[in-house]
Amino acid sequence: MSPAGAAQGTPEPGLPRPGGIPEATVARLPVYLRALVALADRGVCTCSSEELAAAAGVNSSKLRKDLSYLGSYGRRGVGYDVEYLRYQIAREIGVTQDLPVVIVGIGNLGHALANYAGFTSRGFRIVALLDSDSDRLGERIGDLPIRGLEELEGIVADEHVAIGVIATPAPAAHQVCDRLVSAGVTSILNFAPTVLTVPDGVDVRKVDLSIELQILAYHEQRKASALSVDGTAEAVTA
Amino acid sequence: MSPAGAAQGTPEPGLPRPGGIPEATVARLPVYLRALVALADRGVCTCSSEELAAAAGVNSSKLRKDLSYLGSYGRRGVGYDVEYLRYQIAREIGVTQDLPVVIVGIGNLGHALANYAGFTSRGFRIVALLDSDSDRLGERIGDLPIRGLEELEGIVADEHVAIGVIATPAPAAHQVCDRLVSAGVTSILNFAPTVLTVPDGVDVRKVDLSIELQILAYHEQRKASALSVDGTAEAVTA
DNA sequence: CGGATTTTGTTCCCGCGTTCACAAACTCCT
DNA sequence: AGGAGTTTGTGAACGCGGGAACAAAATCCG
Repeated sequence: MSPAGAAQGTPEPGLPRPGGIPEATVARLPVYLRALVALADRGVCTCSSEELAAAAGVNSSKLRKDLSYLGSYGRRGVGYDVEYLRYQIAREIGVTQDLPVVIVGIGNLGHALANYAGFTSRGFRIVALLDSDSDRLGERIGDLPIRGLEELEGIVADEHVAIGVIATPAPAAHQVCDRLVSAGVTSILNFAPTVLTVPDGVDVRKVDLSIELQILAYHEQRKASALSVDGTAEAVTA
Repeated sequence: MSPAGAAQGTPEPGLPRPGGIPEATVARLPVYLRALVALADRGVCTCSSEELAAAAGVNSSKLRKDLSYLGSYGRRGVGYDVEYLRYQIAREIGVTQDLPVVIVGIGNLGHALANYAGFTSRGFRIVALLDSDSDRLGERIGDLPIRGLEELEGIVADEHVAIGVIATPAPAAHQVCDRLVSAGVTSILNFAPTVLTVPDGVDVRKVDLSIELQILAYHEQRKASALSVDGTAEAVTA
């Protein structure tokens, strides 16, 4: 069904898209998008669900079901047009035009984020780097200067910033978060090891390096003890 | 079967620990651990599941169920002993003594990771920083020198490194991954935007900054269109 | 000492996500 | 044109995780 055209006054019960895509699927769409870009760069024009699934590291059944939430963009017996599907996914995610982003906290990590090409090349535009340390004020990273935290509200309003990245130390994180939210930011990517509480309507995603390592450590310990306690291949559910 | 105790031929479904903890629970244990450390630092000796759950950002029912997989470490009517529970979780995760870690790829991100206090203070010890760029060789970050990639195998063997962190550009990631695995590393934390294929028995966790942003972008777009199309507060499932 | 109160540990139920399996649709070859 | 071979899209079964509700245990107080 063409999303732009039909008058959506009728909430068809058969419609697979009441306006939302399952969260698990949303989390995989960017992976598919990246795989498609890689295929396109290699000059591939068409691919089957099997090929794309392999490139994305998922099984083909899941891939097809995920794509089916977007619509029917494949041709049976043929596969998917790489460029076409790439555009459709980009449109669905909403990264067809660059979204403005601010980064708060330009320590080691913030510095790395500011330089990270993946941001700018994948649908985002960093509009400001903010830090409370007045010593760093004016220092440039790429072509952006580090600006003072007091400019936060003005920048968010002027540039219509909807996404904020928090890369501050933990103690400052929640205060920064509150200011971002008050200023109008409705999506936050949090690198600080803190639980952020936000109002309804604001999305927070957390990236925590030491938590990831600890999860690995747990599995590492399991592997080690399974080996040392029992020589035989104990049934270790992968 | 279990040789100790009564000949219990029946694999009791009531037994909560056949040797494994649900993956979702494992992913939350580090969060509880951090919350407990924070409580201990504030001098709190005892806490209820409600308090700890609030500090960790989960609901108390989930917390209690998670903890029940580890054993019965609480006292009904009282709560949990902060120090005791902290130790039990740390032991379960396997971070009571420091695990050796190598970081490969000392660009902006690798640099940030090398400086990140959360690694060293939370059960890990960075034993080496590796980079293929010979220009950076010998440069020191903290008290560690950057060493050449050719030392990878030797370091992994000598230091019994089980966990590797990949912070290289995408094209180099899989090659580095293969070398780490061949050298004996069985857990990998991957920051490169690449799908890594590894043998059974090796765990990979992926942290992808642009994917996180794209997930936020999707929800951002949904919020925006929900507002512009419909002025009333449409039921947006958070 | 016994009842009221607090808080844990567990059970039950529901919904989401994954996977299998298959019909429908399309191409290609004879 | 028709049949064989591909490949998508989807319906149904299944298992896992989340949340509410409850019983068991421990403390507190009269």
